[in-house]
Amino acid sequence: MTTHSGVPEVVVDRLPQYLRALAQLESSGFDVISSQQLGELLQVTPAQIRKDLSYFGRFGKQGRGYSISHLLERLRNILGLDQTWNVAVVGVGRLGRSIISYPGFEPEGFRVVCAFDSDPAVVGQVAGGLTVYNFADYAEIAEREHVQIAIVAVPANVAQAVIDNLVAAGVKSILNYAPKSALTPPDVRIRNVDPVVSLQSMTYYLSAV
Amino acid sequence: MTTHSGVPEVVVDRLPQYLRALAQLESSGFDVISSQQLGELLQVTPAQIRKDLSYFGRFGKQGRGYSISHLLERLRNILGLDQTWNVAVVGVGRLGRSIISYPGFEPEGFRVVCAFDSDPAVVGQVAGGLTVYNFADYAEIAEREHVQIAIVAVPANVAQAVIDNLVAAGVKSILNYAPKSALTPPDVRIRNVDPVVSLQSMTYYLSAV
DNA sequence: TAGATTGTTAATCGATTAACAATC
DNA sequence: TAGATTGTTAATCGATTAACAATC
Repeated sequence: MTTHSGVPEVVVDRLPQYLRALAQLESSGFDVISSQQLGELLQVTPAQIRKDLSYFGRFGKQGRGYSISHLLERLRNILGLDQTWNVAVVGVGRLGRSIISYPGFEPEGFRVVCAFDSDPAVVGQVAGGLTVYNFADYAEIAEREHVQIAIVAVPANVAQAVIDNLVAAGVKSILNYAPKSALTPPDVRIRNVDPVVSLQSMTYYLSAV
Repeated sequence: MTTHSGVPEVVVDRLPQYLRALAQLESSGFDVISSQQLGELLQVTPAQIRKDLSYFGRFGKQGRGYSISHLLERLRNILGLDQTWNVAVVGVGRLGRSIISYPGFEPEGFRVVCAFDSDPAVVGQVAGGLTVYNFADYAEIAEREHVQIAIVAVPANVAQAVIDNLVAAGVKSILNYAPKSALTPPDVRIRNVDPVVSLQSMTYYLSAV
């Protein structure tokens, strides 16, 4: 599948891997890296790295390789990671609370700014420093808080309904922790985080031996 | 990439999606489904579903479709999900504790049977009903407890070392929550669960508009 | 300059889809 | 039987890789 801008989705999905490896190399004190070396580190072919990067520009120098700091800056810019993104968490049960308190988002520029639930017993509570709002008020509050991304952490049986409401409220990016693949219109991007599904395909290889 | 048995990995990875949709259909009272109908539900082509299933056998009836309960049983068998899998959690920090207490594993046949940490202050504690063992004793205890899958929830800077130790201990399937893509030998299967990486590619589409 | 490595084109590879004979 | 849908082959599509001229 190809995006509006002609870059295959599979290429965009690899950029964060490059970013992470480069960030680690930079913090280890390296200045320059070749596609050959980066490929060894990430277990991909050097040709793939050069081809992927070529969709976005020419970032290297022949005979030398890529300046790590320069490439990092360009990749962050391409991915839109040179800004902060405001995130809403929908569903403040056990999982939702873990997500709100997860310390890995903030350093990468993702700030959880509000939380929602539909349970009257939960609405109004404080979780991870955030007051829980009524999901019925999502559209209004999300606009006020400049929310750009929604994280869904509700039970499977209500996931599709919640996601339909988010779509109706204009959300374009959803990270879905509910164990359910939900349908969305083509202009809404949804990614599923589901450890059980990951385990369920690994067992194939454990069994088949 | 193709597995030992000639089934493309991408096909195996889709089976859990079929499984989940079929389980939901069954619990809604449906008996039979065609590849056309299942394709609409999952947003994939009917041809892909029929092709995928044909790697493993002939499960349908012409003119009629697939018996949901029969196909469910066969898919569970193919994926090795007609048995219970014992899981060890390595790293009992905030994230590790959430994983140990996550209620979504047990109903799907994944049982967390032991937990490990390297911090002397944590070893010996009880987390989610499990006593935390010293990671130095992993090989011995994992064998005793018949562990087949390891879940890694340690900080990024020690992830590779921990995974190297797991590989040395004979682990063949790893679910990695550490924000780090680790290298493993070809016979060791590793899946990464990383919400930040998922967010980092979605922002590309949010920015590019 | 000589050596190294990029960026890009063309070749290869593999996955997806269309089509249809087989058959329930 | 007529209609529907599978299982499978062949065609298409797209992604990966190899190769190499350009050039730092």
